[in-house]
Amino acid sequence: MTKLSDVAKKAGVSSTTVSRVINNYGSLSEKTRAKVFSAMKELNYQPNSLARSLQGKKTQLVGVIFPSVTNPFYAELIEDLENKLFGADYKIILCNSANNSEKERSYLRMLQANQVDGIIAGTHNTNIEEYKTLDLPVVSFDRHLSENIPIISSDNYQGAQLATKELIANGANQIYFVGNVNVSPNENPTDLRVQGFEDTLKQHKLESHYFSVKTDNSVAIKKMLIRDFLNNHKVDGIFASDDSTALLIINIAKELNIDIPKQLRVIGFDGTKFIQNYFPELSTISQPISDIADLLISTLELRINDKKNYHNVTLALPNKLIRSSTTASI
Amino acid sequence: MTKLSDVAKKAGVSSTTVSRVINNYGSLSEKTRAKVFSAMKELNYQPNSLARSLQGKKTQLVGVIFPSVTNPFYAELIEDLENKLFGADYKIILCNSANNSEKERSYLRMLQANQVDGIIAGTHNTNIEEYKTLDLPVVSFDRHLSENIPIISSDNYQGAQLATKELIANGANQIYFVGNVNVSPNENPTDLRVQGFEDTLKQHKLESHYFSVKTDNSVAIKKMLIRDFLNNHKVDGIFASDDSTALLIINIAKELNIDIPKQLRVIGFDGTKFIQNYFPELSTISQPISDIADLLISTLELRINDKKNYHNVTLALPNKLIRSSTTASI
DNA sequence: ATGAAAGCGCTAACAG
DNA sequence: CTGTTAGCGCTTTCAT
Repeated sequence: MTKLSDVAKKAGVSSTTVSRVINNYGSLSEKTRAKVFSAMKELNYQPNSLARSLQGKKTQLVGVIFPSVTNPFYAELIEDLENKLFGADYKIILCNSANNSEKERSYLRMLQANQVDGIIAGTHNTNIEEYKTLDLPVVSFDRHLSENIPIISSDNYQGAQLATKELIANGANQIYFVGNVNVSPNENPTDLRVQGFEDTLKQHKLESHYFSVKTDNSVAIKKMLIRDFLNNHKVDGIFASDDSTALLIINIAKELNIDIPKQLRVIGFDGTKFIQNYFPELSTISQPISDIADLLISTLELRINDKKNYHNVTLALPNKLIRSSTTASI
Repeated sequence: MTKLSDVAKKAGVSSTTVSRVINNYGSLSEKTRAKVFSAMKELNYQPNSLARSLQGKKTQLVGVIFPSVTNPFYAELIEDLENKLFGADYKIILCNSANNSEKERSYLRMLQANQVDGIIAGTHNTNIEEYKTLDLPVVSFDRHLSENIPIISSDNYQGAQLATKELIANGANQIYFVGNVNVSPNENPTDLRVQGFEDTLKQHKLESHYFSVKTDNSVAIKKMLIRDFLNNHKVDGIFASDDSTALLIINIAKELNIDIPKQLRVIGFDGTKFIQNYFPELSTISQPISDIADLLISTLELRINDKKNYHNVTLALPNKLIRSSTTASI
């Protein structure tokens, strides 16, 4: 690996000078600047990031922690984050927490050890105390991590209102919330989906029903639970906590010869490009992924550049209804 | 950030000693070892990876370059890689090349600058000369990158045979290959899909037809092209170059009231868990993602640990047919 | 069994 | 405008 001093030697100047042209500071004559540049080209020189960071420069590394990358919603959010962070000259260390607290803790330690400039976390694991003591800028997506960690999310309450109203408007009145029903409400923004659902039904003098399918159940188990549910419950409208669950419900309804939307209306939540492209019949609530990514990054950069200024935000971006055939009027 | 010398001071020993217990080498008395450990606990000490790597230790960082993370196949491969690399104490720097050669080059430079131990690349961009001069262990998925870079892939030829036979066996005889038809064949393993398709049809005395839908077309354009294609061609069997394309074909066939599989049999390629879970009707060729990940990693580790030993492999793992309703016999 | 000192590749005062 | 020097946090000879 060729190093700075090699360039210096070749250019016939001191290391300092080379460093100056790399970092473009201080005053240099055009002549030396040119000499150094050509020496760099010739040796195909790449500054060693490790060394630069060691004496104080930022690493331009950001830890990105999400439960998984195979869920299309996270995938699209991560892809957008990657794109935008690349533009801002950051690299991503990808951490899948995978519903595994121990793994998440381990990643947190590792990110510290690697001197990342900051962390974007959208984890599901709860009670990771480490976030409270972490001496690093952190921004959270959709979760309460610790007192002084800002939370960015879509407006789950408003989204749930949109979804529930859509079901009601199209004639449903035995309406279930199916999916991740949280036991400890009001801990996370996502619990607001349940709240918005319940309030909207109440306003329409309808009863709210719940059927719990945990996120960490395997798909086989989920399918079984849903099959059992559809077979044994009087239900004509379902607000699924996410699009994946909605897809499962629709598949099984088809299997059971339940007509959608005549007998059963279904609406999901997330509204990824993927769903819109490959499953356009699904009505859903679309989260503003690009805005979320923008906000996560700008909030993080604020913290990175000004560690004192802890204006402790909780920001919720509005969702949009995507109306399609699974909630069409009969 | 507490540092090694802080621990040393607190434990009443020299930095050298602390370094010894961290790296577990040389001879230490049980007593000092204990003292140091408790000092580390007390100060919640995290060694600085940057500093360690600077004098020669590995960074335990691997660059992972794929076109995107929103394609379920790449997502599942990346997730598997992430899991396994985590187990081997590596962290991932995620690079989406996004059909953008300039971005890929930039990432390559950056990965060098960050002293990653190695790179796993599954790119689509061609003619990145940088791979040829890169002084870093690289392993490729499914692409020819440079003479001395090993290629791991599934057996595209055998997979295409399986798919084509399945179409024929179920009565198709106007059979098209739809999707990414490469212009410069035999450059990449994926071109073997076309070869396997053609050879199999020839063996059955059938003509092979092609309809090209480029990977980098937008979904809207793809849909339009496919709609046009289905409307204007006599076709009763399609081997789609990947499952996403297959899904699009199925959606549009439905729209056009073409009965699948009665009038048209469709088979895809990739066979992700995602497809199996959420679109179980699709017949497809399933690539052994877990084996691919294992092989990518073990091959990379071989190169990392023994830079001389360049046994220049090209390994193709067998695919499996997943038979489902889109190719069912009438 | 432990420590002193040099150095990894780079940057940042401080001189001149 | 340019160079000398010290030092970032850690590891590693070489002593003792």
